[in-house]
Amino acid sequence: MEDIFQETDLFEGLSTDQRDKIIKKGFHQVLKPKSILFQQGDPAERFYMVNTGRLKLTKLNEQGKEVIMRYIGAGELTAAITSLKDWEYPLTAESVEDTEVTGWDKAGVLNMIETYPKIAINLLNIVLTRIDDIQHRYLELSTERVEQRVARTLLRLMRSAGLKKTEGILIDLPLSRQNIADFSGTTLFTVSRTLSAWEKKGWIKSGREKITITAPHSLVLFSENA
Amino acid sequence: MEDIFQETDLFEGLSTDQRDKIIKKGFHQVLKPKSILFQQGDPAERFYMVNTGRLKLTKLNEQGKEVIMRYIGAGELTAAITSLKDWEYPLTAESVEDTEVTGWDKAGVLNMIETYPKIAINLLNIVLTRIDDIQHRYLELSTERVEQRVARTLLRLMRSAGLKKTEGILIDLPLSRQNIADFSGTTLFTVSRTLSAWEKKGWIKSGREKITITAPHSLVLFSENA
DNA sequence: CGCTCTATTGATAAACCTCAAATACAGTGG
DNA sequence: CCACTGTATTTGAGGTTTATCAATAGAGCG
Repeated sequence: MEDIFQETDLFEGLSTDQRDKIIKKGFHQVLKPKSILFQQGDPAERFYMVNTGRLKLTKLNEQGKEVIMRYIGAGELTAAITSLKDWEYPLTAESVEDTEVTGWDKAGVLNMIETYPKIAINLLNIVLTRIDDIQHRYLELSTERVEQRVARTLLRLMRSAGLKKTEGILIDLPLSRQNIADFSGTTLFTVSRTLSAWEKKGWIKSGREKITITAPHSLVLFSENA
Repeated sequence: MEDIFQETDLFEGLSTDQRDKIIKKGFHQVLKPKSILFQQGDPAERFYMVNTGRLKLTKLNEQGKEVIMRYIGAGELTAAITSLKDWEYPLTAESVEDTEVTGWDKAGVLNMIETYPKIAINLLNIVLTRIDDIQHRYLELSTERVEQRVARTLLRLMRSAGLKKTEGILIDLPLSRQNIADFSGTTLFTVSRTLSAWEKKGWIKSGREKITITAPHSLVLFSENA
């Protein structure tokens, strides 16, 4: 798999040694698939970085309806600044596969920043990227039709978890119709119908919790113009 | 008007003197109503703080459909960290009334942070509050019905721009049905119908570009339970 | 092989948008 | 002060999109 980071690495500008030193100080944790790392509403004690595997970040509303805010993989952070304030986690983090994370508490972050000020800048960059992303998605949710949003969701997942295969690009995580719906702001039925249509067109191939994008370009065109 | 800030003040923890000194170094600008301060896509040279008046922050999609991301008033910031990177403004800022702003460029911010490190922390807090807010709204947009979202929009505006009057709380900015629609992710027609219904129930009183909330409690109940 | 979870598909209904037409309102210039 | 003009708003009719519900089929696992 290629090393594509959509955002600044937390350790950008630091040497491998410095990086290793910081990681050694962190709190390491291994998660089986479908384990909860932390839950929306819990006091935010630590922030985490994913080493391997993948986390699903979700938010629940009062009626218990779930929305997927994002999936994060190797090198990406969650709850980065929430843990700096004495706040509650604004969302729930759950592993979707075998996952290893490193966590630091408030003192750890402050220490880290003090020793390597560049980290504060990197943090700001990461946060800015997040705001940009969520604002973009807000705009899409507000102005675009369901099928278009589903297309964008698949493309996002492809970029962050895509694995090149002979038939196309496999989205390398267990992904149900319900997951796609929660990520796109629709229902699993609509997603199912949409994917069936795309499969007939030859744009994708799909199985149980598995999707391969066979015609990315068509999907991109559709997501932008339809 | 009361001094209600939903977010940390940029100058929290600083003395009035220090605050004044920083403000004096800024770039001051006076805007007539409906002036553009900066436009989505322009290179982000400065970030701004509102002194008096109010800015509308909007984002356009490729098809030219507009979404209102937020209104900001006295003490609030926009483009805070975008200007730190050499990026483009991700949205457009337009005054909705006579407005005075102070701006600082990248060098100004860095200088500010160096002299008063507390400002970096305040910045992080502000950014965090923003992320929280936009994620909340994303959840709402994704899971709630139009009328509920309109109710939430009115309540948000009430909290940030409410002015106590004898009949109720006036939202103190020129606010068309279209504006409310752009803020709630719907159309002006649906907003109009909704407001008419609420006016019949006695929850609000409305005129041309003007809305007074006469029964805030009912609206809150509705926004949470319906 | 049977159990459970996921996915498909169809029928129906609800929510909401689009478009058209009429009306109300605020300012402007005579 | 009044008519005029340009917006803003209201309301109705009709259509589209999408959700909901129900029933069935398929996949994986012990």
